[in-house]
Amino acid sequence: MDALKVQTLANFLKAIGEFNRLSLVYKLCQCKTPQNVMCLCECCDVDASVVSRHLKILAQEGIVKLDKKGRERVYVLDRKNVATKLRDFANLIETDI
Amino acid sequence: MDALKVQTLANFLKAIGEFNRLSLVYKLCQCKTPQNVMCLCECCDVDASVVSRHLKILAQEGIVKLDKKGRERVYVLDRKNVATKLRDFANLIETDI
DNA sequence: CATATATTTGCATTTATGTGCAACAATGAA
DNA sequence: TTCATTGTTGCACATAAATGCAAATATATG
Repeated sequence: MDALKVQTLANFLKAIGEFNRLSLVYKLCQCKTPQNVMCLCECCDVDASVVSRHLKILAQEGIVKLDKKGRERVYVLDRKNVATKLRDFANLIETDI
Repeated sequence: MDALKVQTLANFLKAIGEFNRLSLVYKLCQCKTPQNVMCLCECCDVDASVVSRHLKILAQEGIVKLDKKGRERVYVLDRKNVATKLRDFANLIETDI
């Protein structure tokens, strides 16, 4: 396993492994429609600018996807991508020897 | 999802989501026998004391298990636990709505 | 007991990260 | 155009985390 792949996976896990970002993920997990930042602010007791930054990190790691919608930006959880990455890693953990 | 569970999962993911710790996990993943700290040092370009601390964090999160063996401490990856936690989270991500 | 080996802990330092506030940018509505 | 709404960015700050080195602990061996 080369260093770049390790770093890439570490970045992905680190992105979800923070309290407020994981709270955002859980929040989005319960939404069937895209949510804007204002709405997502409800699940974190921090400034809107902080939520904005957390969402940016989640987007960079492919955990959420965003769409422009007027003056809003709406976010959805990229369920497939997240679940796949987690399962691939789980499989590696159990099969590699 | 209550805050304690979110924090607990975040701690778990954060523990694996660091480059050197993930390197240790990969290293242990390729080992069929328990490994001591000296051996595990080979995969990280850091001081042995740093590896020791990383292993402590991994142990606290149930990612590795350790056994005393003379003056050594030998570590094994808790494959089942790690894989299960990752899969449970993956399932939640895809099913929750 | 004295010495060597394996590992952890204390301390100091650096680096990374999360945070709030204010200012800015972008878009929609009056 | 003017104002309101939504979201991001710059800056400063506080806290957390990673790191190396030296000292301490524990255990084995001569």
